[in-house]
Parts: sequence; structure tokens; C-alpha cells
Amino acid sequence: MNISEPKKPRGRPSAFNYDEALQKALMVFWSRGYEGASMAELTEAMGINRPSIYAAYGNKEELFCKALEKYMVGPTAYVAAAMREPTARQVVEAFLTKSAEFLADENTPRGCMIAIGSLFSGADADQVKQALIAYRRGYETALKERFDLAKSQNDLHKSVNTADLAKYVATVHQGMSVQATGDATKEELLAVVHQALKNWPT
Amino acid sequence: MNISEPKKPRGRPSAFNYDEALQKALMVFWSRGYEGASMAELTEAMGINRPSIYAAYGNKEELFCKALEKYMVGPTAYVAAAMREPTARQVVEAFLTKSAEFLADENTPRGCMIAIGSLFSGADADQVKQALIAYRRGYETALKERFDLAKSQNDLHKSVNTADLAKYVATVHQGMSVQATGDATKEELLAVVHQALKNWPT
DNA sequence: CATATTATTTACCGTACGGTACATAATTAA
DNA sequence: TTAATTATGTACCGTACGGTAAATAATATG
Repeated sequence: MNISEPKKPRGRPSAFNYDEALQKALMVFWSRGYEGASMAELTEAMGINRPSIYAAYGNKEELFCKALEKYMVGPTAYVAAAMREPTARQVVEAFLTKSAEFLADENTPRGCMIAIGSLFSGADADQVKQALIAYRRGYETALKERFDLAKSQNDLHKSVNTADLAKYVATVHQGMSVQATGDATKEELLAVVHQALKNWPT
Repeated sequence: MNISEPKKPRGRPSAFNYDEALQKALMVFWSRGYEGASMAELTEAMGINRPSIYAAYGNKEELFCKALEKYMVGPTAYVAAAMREPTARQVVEAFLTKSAEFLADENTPRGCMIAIGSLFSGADADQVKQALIAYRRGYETALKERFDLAKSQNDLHKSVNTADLAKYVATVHQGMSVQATGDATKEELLAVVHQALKNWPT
């Protein structure tokens, strides 16, 4: 009786793969935003009928949040990688440079789902908006804490306000996201990054 | 027979003031975005019935565009004023500082309608999205031309890429708009501006 | 086999959406 | 007063929305 042996489920087996379908939903939310993505679009992209979605993922808000988690550990994994660069300057350079490439990548929807996925709240979708605000604050805090570490290593000067610096970097990233939904090219975004990195505090 | 004498209209007079009602519509679009603002909300805020809106302003897209024009000459007049500052550095400082105050102003909706009014397009609203992209490019171009002028006056060094610099400033502004829809305070936005101005080219 | 369990399918729910037809009210011109 | 003109109010259009009830199909267990 192996404890790691997966019990066979009793009823009719699922005809779709949970993660694959969620990945499809992610792409829809990413390209259309929360409000802009309709259940009709989602069902078609996911290739399963509506009641199956509700049974497997819950309602639209929960589906969005589950897709968001997939987004965090997948497409935006480069952010965590950037944090591990040896110096604060290199962290930011990696973060923003990779962001420029990511946001304007032609193989994925333009812009960052977390930055601009739902800026307004239609009273109902307030939970989604608040979740996104929390995520944004999350990686801003991660930047700040990385800068605090840099300060303790004399990598950043003691006079630097790490919270302000983190908010600045996050703001540039969010602005780049807006630019990416327009017609900004990767090269233009990289030029913005170059400008933002001039005179980095030491 | 004075030519400037306004002819009295023939039929039943309007029961509402065109500009006042449009101003109300503007506030709704500003706070909810294009997609998020429903005709029901608009009619209630404007205080007139739906057929009167369609008769006076056209459909929802046209109403949005008319409200946008009002936004341009009203709330965002500070942008044009900033352009008239004597030096490029002062132009940007005025633009971003005033933006920080504007975006987080508690008496108006948070964020900039042009920057984030409609980032996604639900196929139908593509015209609105494209209009906003054009407006964004408009003030980015205005910045670039102001920087070109500064270059010709030896206010900015010849080596400066004015297009890149303008895009950088626009990006910071758009990022601040996203921040403002979250919980960023005026003071935090001003700290971002301070950070963004540190690396100003000379 | 029968039974319990789970997933899928179809068809539908109530509501809100943007937009409009139509009758009526208010005004000017004749 | 009558006709022409314009705006208003009511009531409605078709459609799309997010979400679900209920019947059916597919599997495991006994």
C-alpha cells in the first residue's frame, strides 16, 4: 500500500488537462484584461464547456486568480532571477532589460498582466483589482528588500531611500507596460531602460 | 441684422446644458475607463435620458471622444503650461511634479484618462484605444519637440536623443498613472519624480 | 450485473449591455 | 390657430454577459 500511489478517481475522468486549459485561459486574460475577457472567449480558448470550467476552477474571478498564479511562476520568472544578480544596479538592469524584451515579445500578449490587467474596478471585479494591487506591491517590496540587502553590503549608499527607489523602478516598469500596449518596440523600451539607468545611485 | 446674433432655434429647447452634461460624462469615463463606464451610469450622471445623449453627442464612442477633448483643454492644461518653462529640465520637472499632484488629487478620479483610459480593446472599442494611443504619442511628440528646441538653444547637449528622452518622460508619467490607480499617495509619486529627475542629462 | 460517483453536454436563467422607435411636449414661424 | 420643428420620456429591441439546472455519459467499486 504505497502512500505515494495516486488513488484512481471514482467517477468519469476529465477530458481536459487542468494546467493546459488554465494556460489557455491565462493567454486570454493576458491579452484582453480581466473585464475584456469573456467567458465565451475563455471556453473557446480552453476547449471545454462552461460548466466544466466552473466545476474545475470556480467562477471567473477565481479562474483569473489561478491564471495569475501560473503567470507568476511562468512568464514572470525572470523577475525572481533578476533579484539574484550580485549588485543592486545589476538587479535593476536585469529586471528592466528583461522586462523590455518580455513586454514587447511578439510571441506573447503585449504588456504585463499584473501591471495593467485591471486598473478600473466595476464594483464586482474589485477583488481582482485589489489582488493585482497586492501583487504589484509585492514585487515592489521585493525590490526594496533587495535594495536593503545591497545597503547592508555597502553596495548602495546609506543615504539611499530604498522604498522610493523601488517605487521608481516599479513605476518605470508599469509605464513600459502601458507603452507596450501601444506601438512601442523592444528597441524603444530598451532606450527607456537605458535612460532610467543613467546616474544610478552608488 | 447683426450677423453675430444667434438665431433662435425652431423646435423645443434643450432642457440641459451641453457642456455641463459632457463634463459629467467626462468624470464617469475618467473614473471608470471607457469599457467600464456604462450608458446607465452615464445617463444618471449626466441627468438626461438616453435618446437625448445619442441625439446630442452620437454613440458611446463619440461621447467618449468629445469628453476626451474636454479633458485635453481642461484638466490637462497644466501640460501645455509646463512646456513653456524656460529650460528642458524645468519643463520636465514642472510636467512630472504637476502630474504627481494631478494624478493623486483627491478631488478628481485617480490616474490619467489618456494614459490608462482603455489599454485593451474589445474589438469594438478599437477606435477608442487607437485614439488614446494617438493622444499619448501626441504629448510625447510635444516633449520631443520641446527638447529639440532646447538643443538648438544649447540647453540640452547635442548628443542627447530627444525622442528617447521624451519617451522616457512619457513612460514615467504613464507608470505614475498606474501607481495612482492603486494606493500611491501624492508624496510617493513626488518621490518617484525626484528619483526620475536625478539622472537628467546636461 | 447494479450502484455510486464524477464529468460532460445541452439548454437555459436573469440581468445588463448599447442602441432605438415612437408617441408626446414645447417651442417658432406663418 | 395651425403647421413645422426639435427635444423629451417611455418603453422596448436584439445581443451578450456571467452563471447554473438537469439530463446524460463514463468510470470505479461491490
